Amino acid sequence: MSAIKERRERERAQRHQLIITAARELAEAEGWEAVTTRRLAERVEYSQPVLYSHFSGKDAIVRAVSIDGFGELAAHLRRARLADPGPRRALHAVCRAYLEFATERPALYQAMFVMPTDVKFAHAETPPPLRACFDEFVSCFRPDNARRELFAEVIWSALHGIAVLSDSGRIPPDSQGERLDFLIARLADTPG
Amino acid sequence: MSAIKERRERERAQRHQLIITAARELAEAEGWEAVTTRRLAERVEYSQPVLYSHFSGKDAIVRAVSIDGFGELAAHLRRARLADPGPRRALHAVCRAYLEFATERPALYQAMFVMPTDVKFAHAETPPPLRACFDEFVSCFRPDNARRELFAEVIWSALHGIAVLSDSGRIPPDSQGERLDFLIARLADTPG
DNA sequence: GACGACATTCTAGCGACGCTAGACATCCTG
DNA sequence: CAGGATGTCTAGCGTCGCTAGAATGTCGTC
Repeated sequence: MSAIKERRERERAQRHQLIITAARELAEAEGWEAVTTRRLAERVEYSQPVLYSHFSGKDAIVRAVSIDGFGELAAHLRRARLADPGPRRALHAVCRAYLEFATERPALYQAMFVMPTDVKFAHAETPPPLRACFDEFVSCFRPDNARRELFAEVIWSALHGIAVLSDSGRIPPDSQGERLDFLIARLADTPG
Repeated sequence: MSAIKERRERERAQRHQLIITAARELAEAEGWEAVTTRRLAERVEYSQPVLYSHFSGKDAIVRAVSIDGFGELAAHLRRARLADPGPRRALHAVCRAYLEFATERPALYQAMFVMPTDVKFAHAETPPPLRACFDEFVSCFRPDNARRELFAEVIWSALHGIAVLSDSGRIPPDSQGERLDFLIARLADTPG
């Protein structure tokens, strides 16, 4: 009786995640404009209305994908930071990892940082993985740096600008390394 | 005979511009998602197919709006740069003017720098107004600075990141001034 | 095992989108 | 004034996100 319900709920949760990963794979393979509710439904082998029993609409699916992405990005940044100790080197590593993430998963990155969203950033209801991403940048600055949050915001913004302008072909994708080196050299908090 | 043709062409050019400004006004009033070919046609008081006799499609209309925008932005930046002489102050003024433009005309800014485009940036076929925008940043650095183009790219990217993240609510819109000050302090080429 | 009650899933369709074919009107030319 | 080019419009195609209501399947109770 209750075991059956449990199985049902388990299956439902699996299907929930299936939809999210299918959306993400489709987006990464053909871009978000190819992610239509029809194609997505076909891909998960259910009809369209099933999607709406899991998510309030297409936006909610994108949002779910993006939150998955925040978790992965946070882990990716953290790994980079811990692998390269020392404040200056850590910052460089984290920034490089960030751009790497953006260029290797452009569709996921778009869902997270470009597409319209109502996810709250820098707010009490901010999803923890998102906060964790930001904190990786903050942690690259000295704890006694009173403006490290501001520094992190600016660094993050600059990286985002670089990522998004090169992804849309507005700045040439080569010399990405040069741009990053210059940015770090100027923005790290350990002068010299 | 030819006078008639001239009048026709004149009227046609007027209507061409009318479409562009109508699209822009509609976008600035209600966002680009409200700019549909039907609403745009209604607004210019012609039927939909007329739009397609002027532009190859909706993308081309957005592109035309964005090119108008590049001209305005170039003039805006130039004015700021010339009003505030001295390399360091000029850079500050240009950057402030850039962010001002982005926040005051968010829809226009989106057409220029966010929406998918096939306008060539940093290329032989780059529209002159666009090149002029970029040159305003370059001109803020000393001519003997061999890497001033790189500097300009990075500064522009950083500003773009700030503009777009604050427009989409991903960083709080206040303390925009602080962020800018910090950025300039670190990225200007006259150290100290 | 048969049967209502309930939940789940699907078929079919709504209104709006970008875009276009073909009918219609209008104007210049001979 | 006729005929052809030019310009404009009506109507419609295929697709989109989304949903109402039918159909299907599953469950606890007799």
